[in-house]
Amino acid sequence: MSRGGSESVADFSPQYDPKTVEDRIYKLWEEGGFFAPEAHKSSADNSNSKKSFTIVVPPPNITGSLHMGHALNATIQDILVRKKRMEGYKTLWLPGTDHAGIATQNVVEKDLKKQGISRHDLGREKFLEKIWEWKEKYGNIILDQFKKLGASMDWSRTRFTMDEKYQKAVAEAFLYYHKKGWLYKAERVINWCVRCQTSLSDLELEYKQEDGKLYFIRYPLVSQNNAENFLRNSALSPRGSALVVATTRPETMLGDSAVAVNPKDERYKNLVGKKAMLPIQNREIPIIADDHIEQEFGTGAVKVTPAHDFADADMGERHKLPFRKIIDERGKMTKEAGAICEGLKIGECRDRVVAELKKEGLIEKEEPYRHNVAICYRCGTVIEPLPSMQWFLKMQELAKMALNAAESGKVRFHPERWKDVYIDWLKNVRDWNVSRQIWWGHKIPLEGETDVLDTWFSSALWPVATLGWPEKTKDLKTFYPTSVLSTARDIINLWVMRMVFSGLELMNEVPFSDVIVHATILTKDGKRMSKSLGTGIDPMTLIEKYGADATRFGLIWQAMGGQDVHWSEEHVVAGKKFCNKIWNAARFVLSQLPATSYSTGPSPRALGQLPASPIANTDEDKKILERLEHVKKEVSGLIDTYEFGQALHDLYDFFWHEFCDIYLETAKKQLQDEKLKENTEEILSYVLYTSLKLLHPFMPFITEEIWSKLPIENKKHLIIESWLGQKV
RNA sequence: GGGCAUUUAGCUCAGUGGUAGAGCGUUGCAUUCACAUUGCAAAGGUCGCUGGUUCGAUCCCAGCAAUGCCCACCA
Repeated sequence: MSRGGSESVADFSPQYDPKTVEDRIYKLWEEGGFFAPEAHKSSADNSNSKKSFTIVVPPPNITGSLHMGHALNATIQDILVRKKRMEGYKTLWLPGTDHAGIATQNVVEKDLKKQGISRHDLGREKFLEKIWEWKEKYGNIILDQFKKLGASMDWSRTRFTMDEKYQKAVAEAFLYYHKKGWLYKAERVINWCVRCQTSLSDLELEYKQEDGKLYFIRYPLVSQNNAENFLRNSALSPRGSALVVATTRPETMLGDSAVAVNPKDERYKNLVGKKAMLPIQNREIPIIADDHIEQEFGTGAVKVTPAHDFADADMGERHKLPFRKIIDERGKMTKEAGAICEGLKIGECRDRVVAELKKEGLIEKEEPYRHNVAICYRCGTVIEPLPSMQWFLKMQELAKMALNAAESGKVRFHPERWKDVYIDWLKNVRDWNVSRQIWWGHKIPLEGETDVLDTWFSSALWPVATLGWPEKTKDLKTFYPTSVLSTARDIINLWVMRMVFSGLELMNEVPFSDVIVHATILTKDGKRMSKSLGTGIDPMTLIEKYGADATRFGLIWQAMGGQDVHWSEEHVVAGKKFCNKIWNAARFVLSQLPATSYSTGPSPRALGQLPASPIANTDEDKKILERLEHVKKEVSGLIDTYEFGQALHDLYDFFWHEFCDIYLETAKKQLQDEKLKENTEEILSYVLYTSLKLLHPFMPFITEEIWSKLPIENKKHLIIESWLGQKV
């Protein structure tokens, strides 16, 4: 492994070119087996060798390709993993992908649609075959992109949430909960996507603002006596004996079971217990009192449609009202909606109902009204609440466990404020609807059940299942619980919380102790990056243009303290320049070292080993060595507390300004002085070598490449070098 | 309706109870000397607003404003 200094320098062109380096270096790491936890040969001197450090990557969807969030997240994890590996830990970063039920099914459906084929044309079996084909073809693109970024993942342990063993784990977990009595089947009002033809959990909804109308509808009162009484007290119904309700969805009146008012509302007090006539349907419905009703909104009287509204469903339960299902799973009106509306689509029915009511003079007024409607997080279609037979997982005990894990500090959030987001959500959680009526997913493992499970049910098992659960594997014993989970903020409850209770319930231990909630990368204007809007930036383009190290630099440089990032490419440019600076500093230092003395001779220096602490002869020597010691501690500490941006700023500042701008210039003079020459050489190499180690987790390719050129006897690759000089 | 975050140089952002910092951009000077993907130097900010605490506030406290995000069964 010995090389003459001059020979090394000859390999250096004055510009660093990532294209000639990155693929070669990555291959070198992969072939060397350094990504596996067994990277270090066991050594008695390595005090950390018995400790493990584990991260399971948040598995990207197989429909996905790398976006800026992935790139940042992967870089963060790689920094942690590389540092721990260099510290001698048994380090595992486990990669994999998620089958992403609805998302993938939709993508493949769309793909088939181009050929004019629907999934129903193919049938379930054939369609699933198509998805598997698709997965084989495109499913691992993002994993290759992780490699381009330099991610040091153990590819031998790559998992997929639908691989054979994983399917067993999911079935096992389902049966476990079922046996325990925490899984039950019930007909409930759930979120239904009429396009995807499946139920969705509350967390799978998004909201969009919609400019609609608020319709004020007159419901005639049934008893004439009461009506007269009412008329004397109310100006709300000038044209007759009627109660006026306000609604944004007039078509649902066809399924009304009651009209509700607040029990304290003086205007309606004497109507409670009486009846109103539901127009069009000509059905009598009771007038009930319920605390939930706001007196100030609309007229203070609300139509109650238990089958098609969550609040009304609750009221329906409280008051034992009938659930009349007037909208079916295809978004069409049922027979129960009545002869004039049966078979119409929801929108058509709305028009029809409004026209009918107008004809009868029952629309008091219409007001423009802006409100939020729930939409499917996968296809954007408006969600219909409707009653449906589904599987639910009881959340009471599981939520308690998950809550306790955060409150007790067994799971810590970074930044800490995300703990509140997690806790607040858990405090009023409903049972989890875990069944989905799509084809792509884990089938419910019970006789006669045809539904599949919510994709997040399997994601919830990720840390345990990837390590072997339910088998009592060596990996599970060694690497569970994992150390850190790094993720985006929008899946704290969708995913993180569910992993916590799954881990606690199935393994009796939290799945990870620390959760990093990384920055969200926005456009320069602070807008969401979106592929469909064309506002997204492709990290692969950056890597192509500036190199992986520069891209990582740009990401970490900007992502300070988990704050939102308004992305600007200049920092990637700065990263590229920094690469060149490191490259040339190394070029200079190596050119100054004697070419031959590193391969022969008796002294440690001559053997090409690093002096533990070079002697400082001058004030400049002293200063640079002191500053180096300081930066070593600083950077180590900052990585341990997940302050990667600050660590990189410190390193940048030290290397560029203190080492290159000042000390290197001083060294040029000192090298002319025979008395100082040799010692200055030692300091130059010591500071360079140590800096390369400190920089390696952030910028792994260039540092490894330079390391390969250093005139050190029997050196290891930098990826497994000792972090701060401890034996590994 | 509730909560959280942000507000500092032209832009993107750090930071500190005591004359304000980085990257990029701008201006001037310097190239046979590791790097012009460079070096040296300069210009540029009453640190969102109003009060309070303090000898002293950009930083701590209170209130306000603007922006963004999350949560919520005002139909």
